[in-house]
Amino acid sequence: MSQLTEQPAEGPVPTSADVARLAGVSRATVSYVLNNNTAVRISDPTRRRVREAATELGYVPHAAARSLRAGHSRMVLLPTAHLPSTPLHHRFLHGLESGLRRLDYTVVQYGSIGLDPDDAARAWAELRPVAVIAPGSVPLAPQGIAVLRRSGAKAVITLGPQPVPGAHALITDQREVGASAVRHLLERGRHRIGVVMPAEAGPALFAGPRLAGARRAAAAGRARVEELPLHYTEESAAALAARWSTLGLDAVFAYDDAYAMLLMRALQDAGIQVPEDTAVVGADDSMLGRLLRPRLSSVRMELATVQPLADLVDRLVRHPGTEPERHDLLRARTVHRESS
Amino acid sequence: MSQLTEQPAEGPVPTSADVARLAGVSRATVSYVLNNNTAVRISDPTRRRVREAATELGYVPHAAARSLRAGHSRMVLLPTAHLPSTPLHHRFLHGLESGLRRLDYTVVQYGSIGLDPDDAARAWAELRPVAVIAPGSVPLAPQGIAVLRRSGAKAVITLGPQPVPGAHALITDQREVGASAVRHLLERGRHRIGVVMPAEAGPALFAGPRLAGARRAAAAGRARVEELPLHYTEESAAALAARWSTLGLDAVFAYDDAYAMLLMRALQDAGIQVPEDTAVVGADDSMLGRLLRPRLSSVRMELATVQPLADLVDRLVRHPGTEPERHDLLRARTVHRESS
DNA sequence: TTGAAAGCGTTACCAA
DNA sequence: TTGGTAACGCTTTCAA
Repeated sequence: MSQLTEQPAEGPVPTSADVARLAGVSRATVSYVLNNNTAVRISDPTRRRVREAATELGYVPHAAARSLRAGHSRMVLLPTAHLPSTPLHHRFLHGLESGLRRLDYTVVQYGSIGLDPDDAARAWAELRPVAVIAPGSVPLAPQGIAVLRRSGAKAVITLGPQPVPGAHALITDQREVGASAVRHLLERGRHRIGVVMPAEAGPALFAGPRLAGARRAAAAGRARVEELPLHYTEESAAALAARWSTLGLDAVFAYDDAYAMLLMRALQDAGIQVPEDTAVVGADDSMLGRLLRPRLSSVRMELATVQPLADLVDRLVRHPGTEPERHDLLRARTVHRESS
Repeated sequence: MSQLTEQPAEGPVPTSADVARLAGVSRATVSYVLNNNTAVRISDPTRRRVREAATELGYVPHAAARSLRAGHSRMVLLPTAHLPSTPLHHRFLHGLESGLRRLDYTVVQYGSIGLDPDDAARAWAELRPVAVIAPGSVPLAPQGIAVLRRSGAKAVITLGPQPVPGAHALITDQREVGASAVRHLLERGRHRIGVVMPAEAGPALFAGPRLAGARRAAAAGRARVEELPLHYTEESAAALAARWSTLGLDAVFAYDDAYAMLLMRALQDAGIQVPEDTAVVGADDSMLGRLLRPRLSSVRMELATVQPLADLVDRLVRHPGTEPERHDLLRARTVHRESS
């Protein structure tokens, strides 16, 4: 048929038994050598023979067999929801991942969008991860946590604005973002503050807490806060801008820089002066904001450094059964530019 | 110590033997029932007893044991480089993933940034994936392909602008992006065309091919193309804008919308009129471009629909040893707005 | 210093 | 219709 011969022959996958045969030793010896087992002394010539045999055959150990025998894996599972995310988020994930790799964990992302929460937890559990770090964008109920723990996960950790009962929590408290923006606006003398609420599903997760933080800061400063639902479309922005004067607002916190740009453009097109008539504050402190005119004031966020976090995960894995811990990751401060 | 008792007891993980014991049947029967094995008839009462026992124990099958026994897994490994990517890219990945899930594959992403190419391939091979789909941002050499094939991967597929010898290739031919932009500019009567070359490592992968496509289209239209290295900073953009008049260009293709915005802003700040003095074209057709003034002309890209792609992967897995195939995924056309 | 053998959780073959 | 058993690849204990 289409069984054309290729360079890497369609042969059977080499096992440690093949290596042993070629090196003229037992499988045990192969295991000792390749795992640098110090508890047992192997002669240097033997070591060399084993190594050479392994290389010659292109032997790669079988992770499944290994963890089956060991009774546990070193896989850390990171369910993902594939939301386009910010550079900050990317740096964080990458840092966490390489931190864990340094501790000899295998980090694996498992796309879980559109799965029923229970199915998802079961699917993760089948892989018998030693730890699961679930972002808030992925549904994880106490039910799912129980399944994971029963299947041997030593640590179940959530990552997001909300903790989940029974799991450890790395908290990115988005309320601080909204609060920082509103405090900034209060300092600039604004008291009637709109807060853009993205209608899209992805941002919705963060939008609620940001609004709550904005409300809290506003209450402390005798300011008024008004929710402003907005789709990420020009039409929606234009519609909002058209009724802007009826809202009686002198400032707006626009969820993030992208929504801020969308709204600011619509406001300007509708003849509303920024910042004179209305101050605008975004969030993410992206390059985008610096390129707008007026330059966009924006909430800058910083996440905790990651090596300590990887160490934390490691500690939780080694001491399962500790009370759920909470760790606050997010710091926010507003960078003042021209739009406010 | 810190061994506080928790709700999900620290007990042993339930196995199919436990389910069998509780249901009063053999392990084989459990396997038949839970896998809906049709080759074997099991009485309904037995089925029910087994199912109930499994639920009661919270039994989840052990994927490693299963694939060890089966001699193969259904894992598709997707090495990732964690570049912040476009919504288009996200939609594509998510679609491919759910398409493969529908075909009963387990899709897993493996962050591989900063790994030596050979180490990376070995690490992937340890998981014994049935297929590997490696984006161009992840280094994969013929050496690595051989390791993967030897370890049982039925299909090794690259995804990006360049094919790799020995692997199947899903090609996103970025040359077409540059060519489309330049053809558009030629139609608008421009003949001295700058092409922005991002100095950052991430975009560099796409920048070369886009430039090559631009050159090809320019040659066909007797136009001149000039490379313009640019860092993604305001300073770099300002520096480029400052020497703009000495370049004698009447148009620029700016790699993507973000770089286009950066450059367009710098040009405007330097008093250069867009599009009168210089036409600007971006790429990605993002919301960003529609919000700029003048509105940004941009190359819109479309990727092939994904279910056929998932089917393709499935076919390659079922017919290993077929000649490396190439499939072209990318379509590009330029959307004309005000900046050109 | 090395080897033989058991066992991890599954599934598939063959008997009963 | 159901059960016993062997085997997948690996590590580790015990014996030589």
